[in-house]
Amino acid sequence: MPKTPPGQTRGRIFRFVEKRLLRGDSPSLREIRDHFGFRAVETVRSHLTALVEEGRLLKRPGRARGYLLPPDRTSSRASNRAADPAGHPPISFDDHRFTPSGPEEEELFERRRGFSPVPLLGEVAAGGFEEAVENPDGDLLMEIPHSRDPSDYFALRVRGESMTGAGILEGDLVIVERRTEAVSGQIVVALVEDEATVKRLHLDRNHLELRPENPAFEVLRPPPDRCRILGKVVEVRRRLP
Amino acid sequence: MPKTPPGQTRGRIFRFVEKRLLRGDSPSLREIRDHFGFRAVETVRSHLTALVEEGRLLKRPGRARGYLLPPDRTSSRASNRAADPAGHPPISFDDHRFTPSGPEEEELFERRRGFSPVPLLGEVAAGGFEEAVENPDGDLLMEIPHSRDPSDYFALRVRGESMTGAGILEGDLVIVERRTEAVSGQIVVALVEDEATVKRLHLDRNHLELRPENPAFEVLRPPPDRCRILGKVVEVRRRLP
DNA sequence: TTGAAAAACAGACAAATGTCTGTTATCGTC
DNA sequence: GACGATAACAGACATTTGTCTGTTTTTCAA
Repeated sequence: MPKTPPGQTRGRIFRFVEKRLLRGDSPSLREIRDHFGFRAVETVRSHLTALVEEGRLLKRPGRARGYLLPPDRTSSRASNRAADPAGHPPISFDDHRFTPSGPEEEELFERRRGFSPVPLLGEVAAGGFEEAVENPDGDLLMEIPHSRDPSDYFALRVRGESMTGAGILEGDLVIVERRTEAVSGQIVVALVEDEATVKRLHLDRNHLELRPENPAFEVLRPPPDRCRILGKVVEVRRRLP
Repeated sequence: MPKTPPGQTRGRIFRFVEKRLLRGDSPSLREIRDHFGFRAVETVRSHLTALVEEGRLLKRPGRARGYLLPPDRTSSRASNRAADPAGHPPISFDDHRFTPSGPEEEELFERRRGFSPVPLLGEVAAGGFEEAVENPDGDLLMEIPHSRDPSDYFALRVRGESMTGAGILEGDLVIVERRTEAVSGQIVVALVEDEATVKRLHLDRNHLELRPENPAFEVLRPPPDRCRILGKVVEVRRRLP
């Protein structure tokens, strides 16, 4: 294997590992070695070690297939282009071997690049989905902020046309962040008389309005004790046939 | 550890493994054992083996952390609820040990539940993004059909308001399936005079129209040699602040 | 030219992880 | 109560995988 310019092979290895990690398939050193045709595992290991030092990867010590993507990638590759080690505070796990793999390590791991499954709890429809439906309709994968817990989120399928003006159509999936209160102007999921709806929240003086974004529908002004905010909509997804 | 009703522990193990796999973090047998407080690894292994036989999991033999989710879950849990083994054609890898881990196995693996990274190539804007931009703005994770290759897809950020009527707003991300031709009525990304746009395609007789979904914009009728279809829009995503 | 730095190699070794074989306990059913 | 079936346990063992130490090669700069 000829020696390549400094950093070139490392970049290729990074992209390979990144791709595999995004697929949820952490490669072993020997798999990487074989992919690139190296003859020594150590070649791979030294590159990966360097990538960890540069902050481009994280590693869980003492663990097979333990590399992972760091947080704060912000869905933007920009911070990666700056190959400046100083720009990457060395996020890394303990380098000791025999690290006690206690809750601390787990917590650090939780803060890796955060794609998490979000349960699809059904339609925005008949109430009572608060009952612990374990996982009725599968999961979506969404990138959640590192400050939040995956269980803060759930997804619903939208029924009806009341929010078409906001680009939310019948059949769309909305991902909801659980909140009991919300700010005026946000699109929220609210439980009104045991019926869940997606509307834009407006708080005027002391009473609340749930405004559809479609002139064919009417503004709801439920009495506060008949209305509960379930959360705010943070993402909309639509698959086209 | 007391004995639990038949299938109960197995279901809990499945959900735990499923959750971890969706996070891209395949658990080892001992991690599962510790999570449930078992004292024997074998307890876990027998449950996992049973889950593979039921078709609820796949396994890549001779591989650490080698369990994965089967394809054809269709984002719906329905097929899992039917705990009928007959309903699950036993999708599984070779059960022999020492299976030659050749390209065949890799291909099978590719057909697992398919979350794949999709590159975000920039805005629907100035042309020339066909130049091999390696990965300018990060990746999305999307579930792709098992019949397709991940590289068939890319994502763009939408600029402008010409498709608001179809629920595609400024700033939305569209995921595009590469196609050089498309069917009338589909929403497509087209390159017109070196400018990429999202429009609904209409094929009348022999000439094509790119119709905006907003009365404030005009229908485009580019001469065929000045217009190239880049692909069809298969998914729309919007993050709300 | 010489020396430092990085790339790549080689092989022994250690830890993590999966596999196997056999045993004990509990539940339901006849 | 005996039996079969499944859950759970126990521990030896084999494979996979990561770690280490030392060497060779190449590039680049003084």
